[in-house]
Amino acid sequence: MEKAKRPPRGTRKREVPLTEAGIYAAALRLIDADGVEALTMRKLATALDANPMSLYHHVPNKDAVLRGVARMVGTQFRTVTLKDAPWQERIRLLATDFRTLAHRHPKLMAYSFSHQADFIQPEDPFWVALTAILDAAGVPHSELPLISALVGAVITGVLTAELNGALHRWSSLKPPTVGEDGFTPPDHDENRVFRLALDTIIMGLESRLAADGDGQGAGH
Amino acid sequence: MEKAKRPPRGTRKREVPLTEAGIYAAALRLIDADGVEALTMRKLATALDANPMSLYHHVPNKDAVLRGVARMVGTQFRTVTLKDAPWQERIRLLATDFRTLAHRHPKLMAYSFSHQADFIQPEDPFWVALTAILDAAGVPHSELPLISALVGAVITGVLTAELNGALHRWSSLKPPTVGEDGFTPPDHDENRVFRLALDTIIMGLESRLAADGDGQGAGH
DNA sequence: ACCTGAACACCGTTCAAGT
DNA sequence: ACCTGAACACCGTTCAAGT
Repeated sequence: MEKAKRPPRGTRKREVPLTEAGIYAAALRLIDADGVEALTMRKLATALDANPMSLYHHVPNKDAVLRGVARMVGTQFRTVTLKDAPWQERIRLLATDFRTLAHRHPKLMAYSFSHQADFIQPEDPFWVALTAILDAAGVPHSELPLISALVGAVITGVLTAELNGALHRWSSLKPPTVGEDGFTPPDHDENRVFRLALDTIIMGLESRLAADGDGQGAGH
Repeated sequence: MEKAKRPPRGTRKREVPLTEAGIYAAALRLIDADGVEALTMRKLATALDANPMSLYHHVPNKDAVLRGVARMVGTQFRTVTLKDAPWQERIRLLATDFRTLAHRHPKLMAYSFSHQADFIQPEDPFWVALTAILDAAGVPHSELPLISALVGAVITGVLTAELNGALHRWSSLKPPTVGEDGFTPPDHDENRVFRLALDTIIMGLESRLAADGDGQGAGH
């Protein structure tokens, strides 16, 4: 039987010309649908109704596509700025906004957190907001990069564990014979653990900031 | 020119017979050397001086090899148990022991943290020790899984950021014009950030435990 | 300038056949 | 029971050729 396929490229004009941004956008759609590992230069070309080799005129190779998609998403992140709210609340909002983005593109974000060390750039809204909040919280300038790195690593780390399912597996382990009517409500575990991690790191920072004025600070 | 290669399989007897454990061990060596993405069933067979297809008699497919290697390393982890030290010190020791393991097999661990949600199993020494310590610290039984998940996610998350270089990039950003003689000693950044994250999460847990006796605890 | 077909050097895995 | 060669259906990418 004849396969029903679109006419070979060239007989039908492509709606949009091939561009770098268009390639990234199409790649993101494929990644959202099927995961990073399923992305193929050939499938990507098909999705764009192009010849696989045409992509190489706009993009050097597959790795550049993945980095480009990650950069695109990392740059697009936006968060509202509550200039005069307490820093605890501002950092909570930043983290949940970032988590919302992660839930919108879970496959890409899980990949980026572990494979793209430069996924979050210093000029990105996320990083700018994070350092501004910690600065306003009273973190000494000399420790700002260190503390920002710490908070950033915790947020992306917990998100990674949530996105790949480890957080759910761990938090639902061994519901250890509670009281008498062992009724452990499922609750929305992931939400709880994320909030819990956030609250705990915030409390830790509060303790650290309360013990201020000592010479070396975070040093040891 | 003739390529100098070993005689074709069969003319020379293989030193060790092919076994599942042997396959995992060889795969780990290749991963340590060249990374997970460079591991190939064909290269693995060559390293074992076997025909590529022979592997499939001991292992169902490549994914099973990766899971097997991860399980092997996860199970082999050992830590000393300081039964009567304060929980803060015990958790610090556990984390640094785990970090040592991560440094021994960085490529595999970075991969496992993000791709193998079941890398750390409930029976694994790491998880057993972690829950035991938090239990001894006074975490209520009802919250033990949640808190353990949180601490586990933070530790693996910060390690991931360290292994892929994000931690280093972030913590060495914008050394913000300190004092007058802007002498920011390089220090060993990674060590500092890891210790800092650990200390901060510990302080957060201390705060949480100090505010005990309230009805719902972490849930709020 | 942009596109393309053919080709190269790889993959993981199936399968029928060997011992 | 264990191994193997040939083959299949893919990959990413190069390159010479087309418009």
